[in-house]
Amino acid sequence: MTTRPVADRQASTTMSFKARQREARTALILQAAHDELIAKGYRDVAMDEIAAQVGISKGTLYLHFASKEALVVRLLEQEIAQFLGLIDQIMSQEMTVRARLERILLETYRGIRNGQQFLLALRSIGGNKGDIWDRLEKQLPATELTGRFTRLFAEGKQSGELDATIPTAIMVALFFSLMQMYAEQQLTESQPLLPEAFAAVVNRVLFQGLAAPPPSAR
Amino acid sequence: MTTRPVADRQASTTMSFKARQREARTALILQAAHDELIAKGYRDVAMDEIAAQVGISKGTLYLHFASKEALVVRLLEQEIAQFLGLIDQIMSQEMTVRARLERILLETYRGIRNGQQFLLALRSIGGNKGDIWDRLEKQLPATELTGRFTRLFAEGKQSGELDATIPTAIMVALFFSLMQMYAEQQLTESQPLLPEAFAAVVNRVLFQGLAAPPPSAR
Amino acid sequence: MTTRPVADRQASTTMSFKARQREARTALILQAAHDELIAKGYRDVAMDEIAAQVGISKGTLYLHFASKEALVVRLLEQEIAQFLGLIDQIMSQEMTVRARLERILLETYRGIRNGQQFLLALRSIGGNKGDIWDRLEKQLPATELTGRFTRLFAEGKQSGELDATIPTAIMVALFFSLMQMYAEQQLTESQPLLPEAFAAVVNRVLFQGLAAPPPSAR
Amino acid sequence: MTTRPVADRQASTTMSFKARQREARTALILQAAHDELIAKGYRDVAMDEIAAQVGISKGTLYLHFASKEALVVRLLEQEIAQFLGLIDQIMSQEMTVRARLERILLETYRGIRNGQQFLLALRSIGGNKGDIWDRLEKQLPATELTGRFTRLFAEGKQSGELDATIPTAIMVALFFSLMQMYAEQQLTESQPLLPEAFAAVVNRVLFQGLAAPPPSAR
DNA sequence: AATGAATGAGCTTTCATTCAT
DNA sequence: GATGAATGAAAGCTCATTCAT
Repeated sequence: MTTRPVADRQASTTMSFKARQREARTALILQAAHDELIAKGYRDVAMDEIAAQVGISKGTLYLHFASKEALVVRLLEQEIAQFLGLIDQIMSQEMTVRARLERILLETYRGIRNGQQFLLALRSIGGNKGDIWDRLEKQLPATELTGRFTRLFAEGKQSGELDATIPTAIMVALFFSLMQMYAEQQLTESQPLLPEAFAAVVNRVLFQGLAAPPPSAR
Repeated sequence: MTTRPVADRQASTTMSFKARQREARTALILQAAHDELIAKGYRDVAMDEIAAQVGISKGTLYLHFASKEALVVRLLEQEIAQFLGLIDQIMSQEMTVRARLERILLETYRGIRNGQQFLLALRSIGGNKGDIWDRLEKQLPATELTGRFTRLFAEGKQSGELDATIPTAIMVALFFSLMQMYAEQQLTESQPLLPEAFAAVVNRVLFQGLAAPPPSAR
Repeated sequence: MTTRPVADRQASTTMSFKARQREARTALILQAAHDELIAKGYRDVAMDEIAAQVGISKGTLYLHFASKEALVVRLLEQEIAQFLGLIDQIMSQEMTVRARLERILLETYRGIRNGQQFLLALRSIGGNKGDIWDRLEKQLPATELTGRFTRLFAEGKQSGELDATIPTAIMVALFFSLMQMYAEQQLTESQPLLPEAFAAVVNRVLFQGLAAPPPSAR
Repeated sequence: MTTRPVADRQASTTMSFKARQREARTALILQAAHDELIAKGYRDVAMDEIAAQVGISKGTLYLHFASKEALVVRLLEQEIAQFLGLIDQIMSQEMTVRARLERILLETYRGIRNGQQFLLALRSIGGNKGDIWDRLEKQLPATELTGRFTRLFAEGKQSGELDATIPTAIMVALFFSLMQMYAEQQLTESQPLLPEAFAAVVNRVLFQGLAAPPPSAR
């Protein structure tokens, strides 16, 4: 398990000691749930296990989250928010579209490396557990992840950086695919590559393809 | 549910009526299990549901498969075999490496479109359920999916078709990622693209990248 | 499995070929059921197993016996009848009571050795399976096993052979206990004794006890 | 159901109220399981029934015992331990071998009368249910019940109390048989005898046999 | 606030019995 | 007569959730 900070929902100065302590425990629970979830998937993680890992009783979990589902939804909300923060910060920088996309890919890989595998977690939850997705889908449109990338790619086309003949929607889908790729690599490979190395190659292929450069370009 | 043929295990002429009927039902079960599995994942599919969907009783399932796990393993074996058959057939054709890769991608997308989403199925099974993977892993090495692609990409590098500076392992991982991509698209998008259209774009990007061609190339 | 004749319910000459063949199969089923029952007990023997051992289908079993319970009841009836026949034959012989008891013990042990462990089978059936015992208890009084022995022991007391101060009921119970003893021995010991050797010792103890004979008797 | 004390695992003063309450319930479960087991045998006792008899839900059973098998093993361990304690205490007394054997028989009968029918319980478990016996057999050798009796009978032979011409192994088997006898009596007879009366007669027969004493002895 | 005992619905699996062929 | 596919009623076990303490 890797160490990673969990964003406080409130600035700690505005809270009493008790409240802060409570938040801290909530964070611990989310952390434990996260790890177990990645490892086993939604159905195979028991509330007991999460409680045990945090060192509290099962009953106490329910003082922090109304249900297993609520716990997971909160976890995903949090990771989505975190991810969006990252994306927005990069997207608003003054750089070429390509540079920003490359940066996003690299930072995504770094996040995955540090355990913020929210994209992977999504898969691990298992097919539906219907209500979870229902709940999240009501919130995700608000986040408009797809919209942000659509605008970025459109900007790239406009500026002449990107091939305007390729549908934007496919570009977005493809980019999402490449973002997930590293998570898979981490799980599958015994000696996973570092984010930087992986991102370098993927970025190169993304913009220039696998084809060997023509002789004149050498 | 999409229509798709299920490979008979025996030529139908060599079997009695009863036997053929039995095989037909086995196929129906596999089909139903497949659909439910994709939709909900291993843990969230109850044997009851599969039985109900086929229109038989729960007990009858166990006349065809010794356990839930056996049912799923059989399903995966079948889909893996199907997929490998496709891959091998294409790989052995007399074409450039690039042409073969493009073909594989196209046919994979077609398969996905027809419901042979084995790659997706793999994910849908859910985190661990250890034994399934243990059983399959004893068989998968024999199939050596990765090995085949590694050799194909190596051949491409040797022939000068592919960029020799890109590590083969990453090429393989990237290609797998793109194969899965379409499955995701099918699940996510309300108006999914046709395999041909999707493959055309992905292949283009894969070999030339997203970057707009240089002015001289216009 | 040991070979042993099964008493035909009808003289074979009075039956058609078909009928005789049917009886033969019934006997085979009883035999198989007997063996399995001894080995595993009532609840752990599946109708499938019995059918498989006879080499017929499960459905066919039900052409011979209305239910699993009926099968077992019949088996027990048969073994009880067999056992009673043996007892009666010995009891009616012109011998001292002691000689007859010794003979019964010996022949019981021989029967156990040959697999007619009905007494043991009784236990193996498992506590109740209620209806079985209910059914048998309606028939056993008619057989009056206890009554026969009670009369025999009483005769022994009268004739001065047996100690009249010992209650007959306890003598009977004790004798039953010793009859079962050999069955236990067969199951427990890795190198079980032969019926003759075992009977010799048990008979000796039964009538003279374990105490060393007084010096004058040596 | 008969009243009988269940050995506390811990002195009650060393436990909190909760813990004691828990132990009490565990004891209740064991008690109920014991009774059902004797009455119906292992396979015919459902966890539901035990739970119902205790007045708790099925799930609660599993808070006390990991499985049905574990419950039964525990029950047997407990009764074996109890029985062995009794045996050892008597065997170490300064008495003739005969007196000690008589005492053991009497106390065994008393135990049976009070419901500690472990020997009977053993039989009632039913044919195999392999694992239970496997587990216990790993522990029983340590208890070495047979060994203890073998030594005691050998001592009796040496001292001249017992007939040295009778094989010790058979003496032991016979003695076990007589120990079980009373349990059977309790189950079978409508008006079972008291342990003392029964033991008196059995002991008499065991050492002097059924034969009427010779005239000179009168 | 925290606990953990208790619950009960739900899951996989088995098997005696039935019945169309 | 014989078959074996089909059934459905349990059984053992798990786990999210509740609640008295």
